[in-house]
Amino acid sequence: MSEKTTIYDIAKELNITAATVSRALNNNPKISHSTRKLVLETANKMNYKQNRLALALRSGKSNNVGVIVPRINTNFFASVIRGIEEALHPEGYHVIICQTHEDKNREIENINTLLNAQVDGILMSISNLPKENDHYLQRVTQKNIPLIFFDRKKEMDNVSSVTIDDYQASYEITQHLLEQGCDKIAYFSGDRTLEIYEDRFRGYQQALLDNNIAINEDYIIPIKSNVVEGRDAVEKLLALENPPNAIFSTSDFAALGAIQKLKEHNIKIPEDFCVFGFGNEPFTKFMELSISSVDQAPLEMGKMTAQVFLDKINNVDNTKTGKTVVLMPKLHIRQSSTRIK
Amino acid sequence: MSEKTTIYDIAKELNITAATVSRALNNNPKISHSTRKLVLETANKMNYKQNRLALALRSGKSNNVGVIVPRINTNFFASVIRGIEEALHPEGYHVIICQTHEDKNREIENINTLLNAQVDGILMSISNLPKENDHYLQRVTQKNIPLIFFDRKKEMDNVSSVTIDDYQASYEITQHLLEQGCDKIAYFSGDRTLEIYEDRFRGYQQALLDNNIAINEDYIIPIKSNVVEGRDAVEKLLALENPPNAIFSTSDFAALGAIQKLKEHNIKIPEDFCVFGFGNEPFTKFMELSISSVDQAPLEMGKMTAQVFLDKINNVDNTKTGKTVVLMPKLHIRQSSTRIK
DNA sequence: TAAATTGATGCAATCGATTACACAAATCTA
DNA sequence: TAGATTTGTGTAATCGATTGCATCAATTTA
Repeated sequence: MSEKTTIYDIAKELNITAATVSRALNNNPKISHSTRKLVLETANKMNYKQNRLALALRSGKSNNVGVIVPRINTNFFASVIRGIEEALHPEGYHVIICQTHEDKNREIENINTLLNAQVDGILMSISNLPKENDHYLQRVTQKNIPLIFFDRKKEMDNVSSVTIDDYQASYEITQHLLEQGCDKIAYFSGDRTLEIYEDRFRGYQQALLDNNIAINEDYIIPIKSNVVEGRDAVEKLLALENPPNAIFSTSDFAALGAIQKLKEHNIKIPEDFCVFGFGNEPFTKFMELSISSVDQAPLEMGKMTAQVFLDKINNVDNTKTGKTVVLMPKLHIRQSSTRIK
Repeated sequence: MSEKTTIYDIAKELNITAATVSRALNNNPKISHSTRKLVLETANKMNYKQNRLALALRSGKSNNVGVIVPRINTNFFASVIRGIEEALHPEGYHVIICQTHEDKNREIENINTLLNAQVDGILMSISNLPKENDHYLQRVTQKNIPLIFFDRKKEMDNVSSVTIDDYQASYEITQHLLEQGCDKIAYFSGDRTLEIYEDRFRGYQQALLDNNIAINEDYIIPIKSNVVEGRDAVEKLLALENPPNAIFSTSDFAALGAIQKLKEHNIKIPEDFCVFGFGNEPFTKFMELSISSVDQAPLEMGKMTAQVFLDKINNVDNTKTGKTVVLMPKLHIRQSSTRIK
């Protein structure tokens, strides 16, 4: 029934050894023309398929790569994964997906099971920033398995990363809002223990500094990336004695929530208030009032991440140190922040 | 350097055999208490990790499941995959992602490499409908590997499927539009060689029939799932002598395009024209003019698909025939189709 | 023609873990 | 106390493919 043909079956059929079959299938020059032909024909006839597990065990290469993300069903991560898959597929690698839900324990567990599964590399976007205890990450590099961060990284020896220039994006956005005449820019911040959010914050700060505008602590609001948090944040901001006239949200979803709430307060966008998001989620473009945002080039990021991995594994890049790739973000300035045309 | 501890290393360390180590680690009752304790301690000290490849080769179970989708970075498929991953992860299975880009050759290739990789099951959403030649799919079931379709299925012996009731959804949508007073309902159709699109079309037809409304062939427009196709389709419809007063689009993106174009023609929605989408993409809810749509319950679909697989593999369901699970769709009636409140 | 070379294949170990079977020592039964 | 059980480990095969080394026959060289 469940016919699994092995090289032994072929060998028995032809009265030769499995070694010869293996060599014939692998185009080993030591095999005679006639034998090779016979083996190939028989293999085809018997519907032989190579067992990649056996090969993996012997060679120590599974041809599997683990990808760890907080969750897969967001446009950004799904697109990065698409990029990774498309770059790795032609090279014969399979992509194994793991989710952490931002939970450090899940992250540790995922790494361990991936290591047990003998993956050839781990590409991940960090969920947590374990200041001291990154032992579980070091185990990966200790085993000589390439570890590559994308988007959310962490400085580590011998670990590569592919990110966008969050600082630059943030600086440009803030500058843009200032140029639109917004001098009181609120900032929706992510978890600043993560480098990307810290970088974005620095960009915001520096742009204000360069324009001689003091930071107003009341304008800095920590949020999670969803609509409701954006709505709530606006309520807080509007209750201030001196409310802002612009919002730079590091989340498109929060930006959307903000816009909804601002409208409910009959505040006109962009005339009275500008909003800028981050991430270029599909909906930002689709809205009747389209939302300005930054494209994080997820597809490209995925492809680059895969490429960095391939370079490592193929020893093209045989440096001991990690490689750091920084992609340039692209601002999409739309209606929600366009006063001056 | 790249320290890989095996059970043999532990055995040597303790002057026992690998067999004993293996038994101790697997809680085999035949092992004495003292030996077990010693083995566990040493394993821990030497940082032993089980090599899943070796286990997989011996047991014939890789604990990997292949998931094949047209592309991963759409909200629907990404969410299904999330559901699958979340249901399979606790059971110790890993999810391997493959994309077809709707290309039959990629589909065949993906199935073959998954089989070579000895996956324990294949969960897929079909890209093509190979009327006759589904040989490559039969090979999966012949090898006794569970094959389960989700969303886009195909009738096959001994193959299970998890879908939503596309016919029912479609019928209800059409009925709803009729109740809103729309008697001329255009229909944006997907590729009707795929069952889901054929089912949707039947639902639309039947609802019209039940309301004694004749089908107008001019209203049936084949589209691909994107914004531009929706815009173009509206141009065609408005050029008709007798243009419709509603659109039922089997794609949210096309529905969005349609709405954009209708607005450009100064047609009021929903007063003069109703639009209904399909898929419940996040943006449909976010729009200022929110778009009515159907939720396809992707997370649930993913979880169900995983469950059907688990039942098969655990022999809970030891029937020879496939199992057919049909989830009920949920209409989200929003502004784009709400005339009567 | 004997010796050396080449060509094609077989032998057997290996990758790491599991497990049926064998076996010795310890304990129990009558 | 001899024989029967029980207990705990070791032996060796297995999963499927690869590969260094050995081997044998055919061919070439001197």
